[in-house]
Parts: sequence; C-alpha cells; structure tokens
Amino acid sequence: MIKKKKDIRREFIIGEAAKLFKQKGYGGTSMRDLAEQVGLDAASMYHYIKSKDEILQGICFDIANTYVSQLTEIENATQSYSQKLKALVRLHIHLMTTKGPEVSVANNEWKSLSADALTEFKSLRSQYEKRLAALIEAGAEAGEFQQVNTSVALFTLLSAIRWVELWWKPDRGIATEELENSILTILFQGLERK
Amino acid sequence: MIKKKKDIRREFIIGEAAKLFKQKGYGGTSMRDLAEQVGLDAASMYHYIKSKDEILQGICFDIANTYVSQLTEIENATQSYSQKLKALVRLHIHLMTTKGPEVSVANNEWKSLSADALTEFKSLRSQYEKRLAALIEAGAEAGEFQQVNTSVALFTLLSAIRWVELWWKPDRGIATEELENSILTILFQGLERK
DNA sequence: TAAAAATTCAAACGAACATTTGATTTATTT
DNA sequence: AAATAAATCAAATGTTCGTTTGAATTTTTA
Repeated sequence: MIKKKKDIRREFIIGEAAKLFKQKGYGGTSMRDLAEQVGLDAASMYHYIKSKDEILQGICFDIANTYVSQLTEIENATQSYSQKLKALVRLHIHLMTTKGPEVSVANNEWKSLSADALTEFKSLRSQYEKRLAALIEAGAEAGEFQQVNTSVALFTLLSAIRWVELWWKPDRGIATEELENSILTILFQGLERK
Repeated sequence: MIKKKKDIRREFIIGEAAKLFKQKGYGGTSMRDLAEQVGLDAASMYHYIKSKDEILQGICFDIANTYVSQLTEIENATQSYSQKLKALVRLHIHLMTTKGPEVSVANNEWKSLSADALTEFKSLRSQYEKRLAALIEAGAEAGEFQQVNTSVALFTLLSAIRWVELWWKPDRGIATEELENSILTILFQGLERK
C-alpha cells in the first residue's frame, strides 16, 4: 500500500483549501467553510490535518520547493542566458496553468503564515530571487540583455506573468503554448514594433 | 473653514488604515489594531468613520476614480497610441510611488468589499480594462504594436508594474524617473538585446 | 462663565472564529 | 462474531471580532 486512504483524503482537503483560499483569502475562509466544501463536519477535518496554518504551510512550501528545483535544473543546463530566462518564464506560466489555486495562494496569502514559517518562506523567496538576479546579471554581462537595472528586470519579469494565475482557465480559448509565446514576445522583443 | 478638523482626522484614520491593510491585509487588521495606530480607543474611531467596510470602500474607489480620470485625459490627448500607452504606464507607476498603500489595498484587498461595493468596483475595473484594451487594439491596427493577443498585452502591461507598489521606497536609491524608464524599456523595446 | 457641542472611552453586545473533548458510529482485523 | 482501530460529529472552550451604548470629559460657543 503506497498511499494510505487517509493521505488521499488529506491531500483532497488541502486542494479544496487552496481553491477557497484563492477565492476568499486565508482570513476570509473559515474551517467551517472548508469543512462544508469537503463534505465533513469541521471537527472531523482535524482527523486529517493538524491546523489551518499547517494547510497554508503545505501549500506555500510545496510551490516554493517546486520553483526552487526548477531553477536548479535550469541553472545546470547548457544554454544561453536568454534561453535560460525564457525557459524559466515558461515554467512559471506553466505552473500557473496547472496548479492555479496553489500558486495563487503561495503568491498572495503567504503573509498569513505563522511567524516561523513566514521567516522561512521569505528566506526561500529571497534566495530564489538572488539566484534569478544572478542569471540576469550574467546575461547582461554577456551582452544578451539590455542595460537595465537588474532588480527592475527581475521583478518586472516575475510580476508580468502574475495575472495568468487569475485569468487563465482551460476554457478561455487560448492555448498555453500561445499564451507563453505572446508573453515571451512582449517581455523579450517588446510590445512596440520596430 | 474649508476643511473641518473632523474631516482631517477622518482622512488620517483612512490613511493609517491603508498602511495597515497593505501590511496585514483587510481581514488581518482589526479595528483595535487601527485604533492603536491612530492613538485612539476603538470606540472613539466610530466618531469619525461609519464602519470598517466604509474605510475600505473609501480607499478602493478613490484609487479607481483616479485611474479612470487619468485614462480619460490620455484618451483625449493627441499623441500616437504608443505614446499614450507609455504615458499611462508612467501614470500607473507614479501613482504607486505616491500613493503606495492605497494602490496596494485597491489592488489586493478589493475582494473584501461588501457585496454592493464589490459589484460596482468590478464593474469600474472592467470598464477601465475595456477602454485600455481599445487603446491597444487601435495601436495594433495602426501598426505601432506587435501582433499579440490584446488581452495578453493588456494584462501583461498592467501586471508587469504591480511589483513597484511592494518594492519601491523613497530610500531605495532609484529615482522614479529611472524606474519608469527601465520598465518602459523592457515592456516596449524588450529585455533582449537586438 | 454658563450652556452647548464635540470628543473620548469603559464596558458590554452578540456573532464568528479555530480548536478540543469525549462519546458514538463505522470499518477493519483476528 | 468479537475485538480493535478508524472516522465522524455534537457540544463546548476560550478568544477575538466589529460595533453600540451611555456616561464622562474636553472644547467651543454664546
């Protein structure tokens, strides 16, 4: 028996929690709301999870770890910096279209983490940003990028794709491939026609 | 007497509320937190404001109206579409550096508006986006922009600058002028060097 | 300076919250 | 079928929330 029924239930609860947290925020979602969503009494959920905060931690750190391991892979690949950066942006977009609610929560609700978790989460994010900034810096020195402030470039890239998590739906009539290509065109070639 | 002392106090309370809402979220900020911040007992604040929700409404609609009137001005100006779009992006950035907390709240906490206000706010935002999309569409038809999906271009532009509201501080060592120029370079010329 | 108005807060309200307890029901194992 | 374990929930705990009340204090007005 690889996965226990209890674990499956637990993961289901966390998944439903991600949807609700995205929809109404962490503070705006009560354990009773969540219980109703999963079809249990609030008290019963505590058979599967330890606390509301533990759920949020699960979501946030799962996403954070995914981002970090993806970045590591890209760092170790042999490509131009431009290709690396584009690949990373693609991965960000892809994660949003496949794990929308979780990414949304990790991006917007991490402030509600308990003190300890909050510290660690911020540290993880800060490390991630530093490594990404190094990639941009190296690319700029290699002459592949425009000469703009590294922080500005870093945050503009990361921020530019954040809307996808709110907007994209499978039935929106735009394939993820086209979505990625359009965004990459704007960010790397510019919106203005030359 | 143009402005009553009571109004000034009221505006001070709302301003402090914006800072706290940005910092801890609307749901995460209690009226007792806010009272402490402004140096009053929670009960005393109700002499100046009607409810917590009214504060949030004040902040959100003030910002929304600012955006709308700025867009109207730009629509009526005689410039190329590219210049219009750039001017609008500059105004967005500028508003974030001058009214950071309020913009942050209008962008992130509007979900907590009461049902009626929520409906109106969403409607305002939707109208704004439609008018902005029309600008992009027209510019694309005039051959000024790359041929990318209009919605993608719209949201990518609006989203790309959202980080400024979280990151920018007067003491960050980057002038708003340089900030605006760097962002405009990336968005309109592209990060990649040609 | 006396009357009126504006401002403050101590105390309390009912509602909603996350979580615990302890008992009961259901499923699994022997 | 008996014994054991897993799953469920009714009820209650203590806390925090937004807001109201009513009385006290301070400021302004006459």
